[in-house]
Amino acid sequence: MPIVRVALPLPIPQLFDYLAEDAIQSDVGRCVRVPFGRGEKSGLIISLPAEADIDSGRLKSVIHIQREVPPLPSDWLELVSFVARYYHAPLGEVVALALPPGLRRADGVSADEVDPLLVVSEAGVAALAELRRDSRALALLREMASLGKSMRRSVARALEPGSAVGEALKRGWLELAVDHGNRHLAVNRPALTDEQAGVIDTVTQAGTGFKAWLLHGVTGSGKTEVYLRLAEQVLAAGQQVLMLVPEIALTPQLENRVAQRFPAANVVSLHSGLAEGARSRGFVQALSGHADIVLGTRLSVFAPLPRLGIILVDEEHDASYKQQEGVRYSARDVAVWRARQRGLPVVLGSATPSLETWQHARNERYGLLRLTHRAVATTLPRVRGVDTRRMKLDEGLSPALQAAITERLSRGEQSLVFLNRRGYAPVLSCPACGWVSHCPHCSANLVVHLADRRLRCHHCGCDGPIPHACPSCGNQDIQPFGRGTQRVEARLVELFPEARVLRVDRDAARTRAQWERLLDTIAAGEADILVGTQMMAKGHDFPKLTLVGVIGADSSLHAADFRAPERLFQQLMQVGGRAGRGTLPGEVLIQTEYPAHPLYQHLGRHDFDAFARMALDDRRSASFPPFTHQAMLRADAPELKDAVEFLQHARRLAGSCAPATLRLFDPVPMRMTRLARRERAQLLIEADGRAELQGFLGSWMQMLYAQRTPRELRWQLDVDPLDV
DNA sequence: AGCACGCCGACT
DNA sequence: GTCGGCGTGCTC
Repeated sequence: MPIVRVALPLPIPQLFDYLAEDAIQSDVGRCVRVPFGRGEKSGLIISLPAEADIDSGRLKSVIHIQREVPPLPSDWLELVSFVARYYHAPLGEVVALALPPGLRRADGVSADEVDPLLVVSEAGVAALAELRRDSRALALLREMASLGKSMRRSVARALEPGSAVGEALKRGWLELAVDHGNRHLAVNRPALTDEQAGVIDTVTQAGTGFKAWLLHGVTGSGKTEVYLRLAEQVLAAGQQVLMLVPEIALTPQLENRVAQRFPAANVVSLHSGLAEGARSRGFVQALSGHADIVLGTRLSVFAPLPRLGIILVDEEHDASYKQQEGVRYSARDVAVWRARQRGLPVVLGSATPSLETWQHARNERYGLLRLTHRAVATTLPRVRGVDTRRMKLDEGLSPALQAAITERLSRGEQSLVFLNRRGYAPVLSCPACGWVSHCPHCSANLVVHLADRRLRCHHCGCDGPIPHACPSCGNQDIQPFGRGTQRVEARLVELFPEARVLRVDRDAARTRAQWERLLDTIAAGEADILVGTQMMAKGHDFPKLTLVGVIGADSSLHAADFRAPERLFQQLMQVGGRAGRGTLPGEVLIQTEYPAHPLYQHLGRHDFDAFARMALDDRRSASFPPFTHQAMLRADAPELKDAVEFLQHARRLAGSCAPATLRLFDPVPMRMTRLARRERAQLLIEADGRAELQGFLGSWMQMLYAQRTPRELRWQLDVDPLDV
């Protein structure tokens, strides 16, 4: 009787064997439902071993093998195995994270419903030529004809919402097209700049085979156009494109742009916000080869793509590529591994590359592609520091910034005040006794939200009413200290009563619909002054936005985290890039008490190279990544001492298998020690070589998994941690 | 992760 | 005399 070896979603590294009387070799990679303990579980068949690794009398039989969907191919199994190995996570957990939940359940099947390709029929052409009363259906035909006649139903529906598509089909003006290989058809392509053409040429000349590229392009230089042209070539070669983007919030815009460019291609978007069915469908379309372009957030790096031709990673420096819980993988790094595995080019694009990627480009492991000029806009914005040392600020707003806003108002342009702190004030405090609003569950302060009169913890989410008097001494005169977006917004309304002030932060854009309404309002020019957090920093074009004022940036300048300068530079470069993306010139004002700080100086000259050189020198002399490789063991428990004790124990265990060159630091409480009623500590491991680190982690994790830990204690390993 | 079995305090 | 605490061990 054949035996199947199954990866199940359990926090233990073993696989489990089952009997399956009809199992054949091609069932490897199929989802399976099995009895487990006194219940059932779903997993993935990893192999058909000749012999079970336990006494065969103890084997149970599988319940059902899902055979309606093609099995996951061997390269996909290698991919998840690599992720399990590199991040030291159980294979079953990686599988669970990589497969859409609906698919893994292996019971109900999601049909591989393809977005049908519609084409304007003879009758449709005739109808267009005739003189007849205009209708939605005719308008649709006209648009389709101008775009190249055939397109996916979903694209047509987006073009002309309502019943136009149905109507045109009913009248026979549109018909279902046989897929005739024009899926690479690209319409409405803008002319390329010389730089863009050069970059595309370089990638094309390098030919097929693995090659990692860093596309370093200043904000507004048209990186997306480069992605689209590269995608076009890959589609023309009959291959698939995988395009990763940082956040769900950005996917709709890009999705539209891609779909409009390739009306006949089957564009599938994958992200965690998708309904279960839609995610399964997209995944199966990728797997079956029906999808031409997969566009998605970090989880789409696991989309199986039999005809994959290129991987594009937009905003490669973005922290959201790193999963911050469970299996802590970096989709960007996995993408590079995958490109190597499949022998494909991978393009990592950013205006502010991560220093890890930048270092790879410098030592020529990655090819460097550069776009130094803005494609559409005039020039890069002028960046000016506003020295606030001897200046009276009005709720954080300098006279210079106020004057600049006044100027924009008089010209009918938009201004953005950037402040990376939401709420009204970061803390409520009593001047009489020194009481501060501290979160009962976290080592953080409760933030004052005046808009809905609540005190709220931004870490655990707990909230309560704002007290009228000091809870400690009864003093009536308690005050909000510091400033958040709400407070700045309120002051701007007072200072500029004639202006329309709009706050754009996570509180104002709770839902996707709210966020899109805000974007529409801004794009339509129905706001004059925007107050925003980093939500405003990401890739949106607002042609009338010509001024960006940055307040409160200095606080990140001296943060303890060694990556803080890199993040600050990236953030300021990104948000500054919002200014002057149309035809109007932009200006960035940075309020600071350290106008001479090299970070601001480099920023002022838009000189990423100089900033990176400085930051890399710092990293080198302090032996930080990318010059060393790190892993972090974290533990949390209700009591700090239990977390620390576990880490100390783990450190002692490491003594027996750690090479002498490996550096194991002392366990320390995390910067935010307490989070949601749990106390957290961490232990840093550092090595000069990746192989050395990985070798050690392998044997160490084996020992740790064998350890039985007190039930209240949780621990997890983070390979290549972002925050240390 | 579940979910069993397995030995020690407050309830009918 | 039982109900129930969570300590530890297993799941193919």
